[in-house]
Amino acid sequence: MTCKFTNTCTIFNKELSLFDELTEEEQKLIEENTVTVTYKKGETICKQGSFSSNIMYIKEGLAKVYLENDTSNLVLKIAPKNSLIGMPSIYEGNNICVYSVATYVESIVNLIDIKVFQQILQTNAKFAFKALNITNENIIQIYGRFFCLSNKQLHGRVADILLCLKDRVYKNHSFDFAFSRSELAELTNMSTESVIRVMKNFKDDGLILQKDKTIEILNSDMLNKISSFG
Amino acid sequence: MTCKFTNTCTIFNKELSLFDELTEEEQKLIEENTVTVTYKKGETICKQGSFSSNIMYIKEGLAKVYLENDTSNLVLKIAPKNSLIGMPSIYEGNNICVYSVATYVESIVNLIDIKVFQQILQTNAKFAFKALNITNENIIQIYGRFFCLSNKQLHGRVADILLCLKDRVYKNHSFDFAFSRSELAELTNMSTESVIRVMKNFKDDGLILQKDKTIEILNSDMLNKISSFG
DNA sequence: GAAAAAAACTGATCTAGATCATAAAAAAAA
DNA sequence: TTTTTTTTATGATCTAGATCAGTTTTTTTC
Repeated sequence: MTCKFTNTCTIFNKELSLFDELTEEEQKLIEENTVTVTYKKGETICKQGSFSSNIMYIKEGLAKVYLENDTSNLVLKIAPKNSLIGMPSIYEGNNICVYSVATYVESIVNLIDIKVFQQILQTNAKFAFKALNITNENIIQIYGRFFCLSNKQLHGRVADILLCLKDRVYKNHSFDFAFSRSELAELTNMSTESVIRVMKNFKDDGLILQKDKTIEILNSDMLNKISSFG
Repeated sequence: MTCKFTNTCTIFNKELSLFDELTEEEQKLIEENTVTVTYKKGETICKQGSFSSNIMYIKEGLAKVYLENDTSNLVLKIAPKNSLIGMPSIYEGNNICVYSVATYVESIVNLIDIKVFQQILQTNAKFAFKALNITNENIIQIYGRFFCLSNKQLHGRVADILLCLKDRVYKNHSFDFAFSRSELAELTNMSTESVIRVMKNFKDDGLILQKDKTIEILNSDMLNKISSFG
């Protein structure tokens, strides 16, 4: 099957111009109610079900946004630097985190007080409109990921994520791979063994090259074909 | 597996108070730029990839919101009356429908000019905030559906949709069933044959009763268990 | 450095659910 | 009413991918 518009990758590379809409006063208010925290690799920034007190802005690093239950996780998206996370928690009557967020690598995160953020949303229409725009783009990305994860087969899903990392996260055909095979499995919603097998296939077919923790994408065209074929 | 907060059903029964935030003037502007259209069963209200010119409000009836490609559809949500559809198309630089919408039954739909809608979003902060709230609730519902469709097994998924129809669409333990087995299959992301088998099981086990097109839910408790067990 | 633990790998087996094929029942058309 | 088409039903087969079990390699710890 072909996924014309869609991809398991949910990263949309656009400058985050949301905060440009703020007045000087509002900007100051936000600044006064923001703290910057450095998280180590694997740390939880936000736990599903806990009180949601911040909007999170990934200044540096890489994180995953995911749903959990007793037995398994579903990664909704990976969040590279410049991502804004936590907006979906903002709706009437809600004050808890709707998902968990954890870092893949050491990350610097701005934590913005959610009350202040909400207050500005309610008074600055341009800001609220931009926020709605961002949320809408986000929803579409999730739709695409949903579609692909429920339609594509294993090889397509792994090809997808490799291209995503190359094109949108690291923006280089060779990159320092932050994911273990089991993290990759979680990300593609497949078993670790299957990830290993598919990656092995890709290596044997000369599509990728792995040296220690560095992965090089040798044949994007073929990966693209595999991704879009399913 | 248990889906504590989540469900394949994406209907959130809350009064749509979005338009209460409008000034009289704005309300008039919306009214002047709204047309009401009646769609027959199975008609397409909005086609993925076409120009998105309206926000759709389901006044009466039942519709599905779905992604399509050459081979298969993914139903994102079912939209009963009082649903507002089409917001995700609103983001910078976009003017096409991100999904398709089609009716399950004859439906009356208000088509609101998207330009006017956007214009008000950009000037009325309360309105934009409410719209963001609605979008956020919607995104969470989709997350839940995503999680459940990728985790629950067949019986759980069918139990889910039956409870959803009972509790949130028809609000009655007995209702006139608008779905064929193959529509149900599309809705639960499974094959028609599997739906038939599962429905047969439920009938044989006395959980439901089907007489012509009317379905009666006889044992909600058990269906709930099946739904949450997976 | 050696020992322990974690991650990567590989083959064998298993299974949920799709697909296929064919029949029966129901609905629509003539 | 009869014929045609659509929907429902049911058993047989097939398969993608998970699970299991074991080995090798890499990383971490001591």
